Amino acid sequence: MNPIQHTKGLISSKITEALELARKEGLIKYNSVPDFVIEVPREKGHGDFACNAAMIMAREAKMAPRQIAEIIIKGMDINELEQLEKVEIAGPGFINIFLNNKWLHKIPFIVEQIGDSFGYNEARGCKVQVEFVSANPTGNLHMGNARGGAIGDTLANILKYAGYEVEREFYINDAGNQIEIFGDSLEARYLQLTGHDVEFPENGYAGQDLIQTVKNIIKQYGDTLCELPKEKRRNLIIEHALEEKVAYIKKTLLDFGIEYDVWYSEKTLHESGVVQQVIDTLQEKGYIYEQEGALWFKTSSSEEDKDNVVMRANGLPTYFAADIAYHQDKFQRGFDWVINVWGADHHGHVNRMKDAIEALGYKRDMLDVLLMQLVRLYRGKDLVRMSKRTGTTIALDELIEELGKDAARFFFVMRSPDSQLDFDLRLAAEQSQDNPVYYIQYAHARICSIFRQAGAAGIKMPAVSSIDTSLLKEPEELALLRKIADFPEEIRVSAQTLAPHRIARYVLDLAGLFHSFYNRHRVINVEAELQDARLLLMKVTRITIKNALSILGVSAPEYM
RNA sequence: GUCCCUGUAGCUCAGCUGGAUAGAGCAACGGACUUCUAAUCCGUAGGUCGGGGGUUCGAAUCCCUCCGGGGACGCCA
Repeated sequence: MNPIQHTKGLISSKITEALELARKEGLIKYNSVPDFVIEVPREKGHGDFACNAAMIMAREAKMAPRQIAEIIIKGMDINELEQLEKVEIAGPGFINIFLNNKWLHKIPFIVEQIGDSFGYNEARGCKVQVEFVSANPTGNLHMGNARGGAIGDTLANILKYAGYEVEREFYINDAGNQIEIFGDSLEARYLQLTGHDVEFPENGYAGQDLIQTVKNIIKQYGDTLCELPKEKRRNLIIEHALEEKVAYIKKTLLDFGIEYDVWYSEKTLHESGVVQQVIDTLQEKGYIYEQEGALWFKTSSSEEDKDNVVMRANGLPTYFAADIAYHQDKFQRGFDWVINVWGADHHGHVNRMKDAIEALGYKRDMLDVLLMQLVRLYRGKDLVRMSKRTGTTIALDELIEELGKDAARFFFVMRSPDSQLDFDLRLAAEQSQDNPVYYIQYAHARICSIFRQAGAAGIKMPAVSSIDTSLLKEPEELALLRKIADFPEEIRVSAQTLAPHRIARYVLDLAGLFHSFYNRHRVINVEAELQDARLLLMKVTRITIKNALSILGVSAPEYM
């Protein structure tokens, strides 16, 4: 149920009908009805909806826009739209449509009836996969992972509400070069901690967390691994460490409110031979050539200016090769749409990835990559380096402990993914009182309090069907209803533009409208029928705030 | 050098699939609690939308160019 889209659709079809009627009567000439827009004007004085059809058609019809608007209005079957108040021509040729409040007064009944499901759009029968975070299991989760987590999970929720069938996936990079380095680092630490004089590899992972991991291994095996053949010892340590790291990632993300449907291992792609197979497939199709001992993938995109290696001269496939196999597998699993949330530093991989899936026979727009700008971490004015090697950065689990899940998630998703996020730890900790998330949660808690007060005073909301919502006439009440009516449309647009921050903004605005209402009007102890109507208004406001917060992964407390 | 993101109020940012008089929060100033939570509300002030061209009936939004900030350009992932 999407009231705004529904109303826009009604108006749009009335205008189209009017135009076709006018052409039949010879009042206007054109080939086809253009793609006009029904939009919500910024200015209240310009009506509830406005249409630009007349201006867009002016050139083709060779008529003044206002004259065309005149014809459209005359031809509109106004009586069929019961909510219609009046239609005006304004400015350069806008058709402004004013509705009476009947449609707004229906909103509470709709919302109350569908409750937790308010916000959902019609099912689309489209399977979409969102892959996000996919952090290397060689270290702790950093702020970039955190932002990716908040954005990816929120986006997945939005898509679900927008009518898609959604799966969340984490790609575990448990193969390749970095695992070799990981192994070298672990082994060196193990030998060092068991009293051997070995050098730590120059490019190894020096993080403290790795030392802890090795200590855990020693707890289990003591120094018995020193006696084993090198290869055996290494594999055992790696296996053990990976298991621990993945468990840590899983737990931390769960604490962050994120639960995946699938954890997908890169290693299995290599072991099952799929990586080799996909290279063979591409070779058969003529996309692969050999040069200097390596196999190269021929790029078809004009935007990609050079080809990329899939098989190194040493016979090992590259990360890119595994990624091609991985994406093929995604589509073979039946996803119609695949979304990856990547850091902006990976933007150079987008086109080659699209080239690859196209070479495999899929459409390049079946893959969308949401690039998010990176997070820079500050303590006051000082930039905190985010390096896994030094291990000095703050990890996601520490952040959650410091700020709480709610504030952290809201903060990471509040801004557009396109904008770089400067995260000042000191400020975030100091400002926790002013954090917008509390403003929203406070609105929810206040509404809950109203119902507690009403309950204590023995006030009960009557059967919803007997409530007269037309008593809600105050500007603050109408503004709230209008905003609530927007919710499903806001979700639809957020999904379409992959813009999770829109929901954060939406619920912030909604909370603001509630606070304005609350300060101006009373719910309890007003005239009985108005009290009922306002109780219902409060109920649906609470439902909408709660649903929006749940999309963001933020809790809706009843007390504060 | 090529490519991506970005530049909007003192600060942090919305708005960018073109629409009418560019918004919010913070900070500043002035107000509002004997009644449902003052973690709130109301008001005032604050702008060459980085500069310059262009397309259009109409540009913060699209195109070109220049300037500033961030990032990517590996047989690393």
